[in-house]
Amino acid sequence: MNRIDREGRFIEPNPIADDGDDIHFCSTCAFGSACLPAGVDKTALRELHVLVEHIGPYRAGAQIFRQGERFGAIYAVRGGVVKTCVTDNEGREQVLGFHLPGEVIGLNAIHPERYPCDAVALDTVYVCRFSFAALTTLAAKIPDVQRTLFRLLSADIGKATALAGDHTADERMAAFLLDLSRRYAERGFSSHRYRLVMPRGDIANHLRLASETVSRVLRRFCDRQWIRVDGRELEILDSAQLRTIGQALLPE
Amino acid sequence: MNRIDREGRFIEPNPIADDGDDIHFCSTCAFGSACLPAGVDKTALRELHVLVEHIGPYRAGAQIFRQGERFGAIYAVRGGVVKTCVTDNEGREQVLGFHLPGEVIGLNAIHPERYPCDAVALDTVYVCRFSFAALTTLAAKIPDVQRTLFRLLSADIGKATALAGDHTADERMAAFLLDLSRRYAERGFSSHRYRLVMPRGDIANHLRLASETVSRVLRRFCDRQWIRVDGRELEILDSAQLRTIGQALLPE
DNA sequence: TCTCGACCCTGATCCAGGTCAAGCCGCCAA
DNA sequence: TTGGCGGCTTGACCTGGATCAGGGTCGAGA
Repeated sequence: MNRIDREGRFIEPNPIADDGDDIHFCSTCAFGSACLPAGVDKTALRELHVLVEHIGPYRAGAQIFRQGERFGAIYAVRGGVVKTCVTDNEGREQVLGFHLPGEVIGLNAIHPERYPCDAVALDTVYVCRFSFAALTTLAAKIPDVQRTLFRLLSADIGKATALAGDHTADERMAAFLLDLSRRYAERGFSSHRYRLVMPRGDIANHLRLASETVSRVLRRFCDRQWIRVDGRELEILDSAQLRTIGQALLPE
Repeated sequence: MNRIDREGRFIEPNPIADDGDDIHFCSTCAFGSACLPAGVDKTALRELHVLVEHIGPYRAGAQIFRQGERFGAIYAVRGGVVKTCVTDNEGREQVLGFHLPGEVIGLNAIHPERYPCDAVALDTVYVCRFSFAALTTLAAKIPDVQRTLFRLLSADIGKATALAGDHTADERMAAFLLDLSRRYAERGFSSHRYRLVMPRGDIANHLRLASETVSRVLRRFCDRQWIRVDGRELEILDSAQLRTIGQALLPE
């Protein structure tokens, strides 16, 4: 499954948590604790598994949902990386985030009752679709499901506010790299070596920078031996240094 | 109740929706539809009213909750204006938002299970305290309560992402003024004339600007006859112009 | 093999907004 | 009445990062 790049280094396989084994996948998913047998009564659990639809593959560039579409479901990324972005009425795009396997997207659509953003596959993507109506019904019956939903929603507020702050390019970049590192680690992937699946321009947009600045900051981090970059492959050499720079942006 | 300022103009009373009449206040509150009799069964409704604690007054500068405190409840602002802000580990403060009567704060504390920010009274403040544990129990019984909570949470994600975008000082300021205008209007106050209860420094911080820049932008808007400013009193003269500037930041 | 286009990097220049400094106003307390 | 203080404004200057311009690399397709 692993392949070797032109310099003879091992490349991790695409981050697809789905190895065909539902239980294993679900253990890495944000709904894990709610979906998996955890003292929950069996029939309710079956209902949850029934309301999940597995969808995919989406090819790079394909849209999982579109801005303005009527809200009906939230999605858990099963494999691949998804980018969410809004286009304002002047046509300017803003990248809201990148979503790794196990993470949930579409929660910001509950209130407006329409998806306020596009969700675009950055590579080959698989998702689980949860009908939101069915999910709320279930949430009323299974406290764990309700609790999980509240927590996911609340966590998204925190994520959104972190980037709203006033920080230098270096701080934002350091925080971004560490955040990806942590999230990959949480899902069972390497924390110090991963692939930046998205183009530089998307990173730049997301961090409110120009893509030129992203290049320069990465260069600077390389020169200081904090990271190693080869195209989109990234290796973190000195996470402590990154942390001293980026900690203002990171959760405690 | 109204008073007259030193130039002989009428000043609106402080925005306190609480006129001593629960039903009237609740009709302007974000929990309104859930709290008020709306075909909900009577005993459940009574439970909701029982779990609400009325707290206040807080004097300007007093804290409703503190960053790091264990999460236990969410709060609806009943009267006055509340500012929420985080202090990062370098001691830099970031103002997350200003909260008017009828708005709910503390939702970002559900996931970390600690308040991630301070909530500070900017003037004389009254709040309703909702024990979150009790509220979730009730949410499982009354679909409307659950729905309201999901919507409030989801809306907060949207609010947080709006400010995370890359915009000029003029755009952010225009959007900020219009947003306050809309929110005051929603709660039954004047939409074209209100008081900026917070100091310029807090506005600046919230919009990721220097307070000098806030002064200059307001000056510019005055020169163009879009607004009138007298100290903290604000009047919107040309909301259409503000909208053409600020619309990129505003919900459709 | 060549070409094309998407993506990335780097250097030169520019500018929005930050920083610094000074002064004003209103308020309170002595 | 004076003085001190916190908040606001204005002007002069500086800078981080945007913008502009040019060139390099790689992969896909002819």
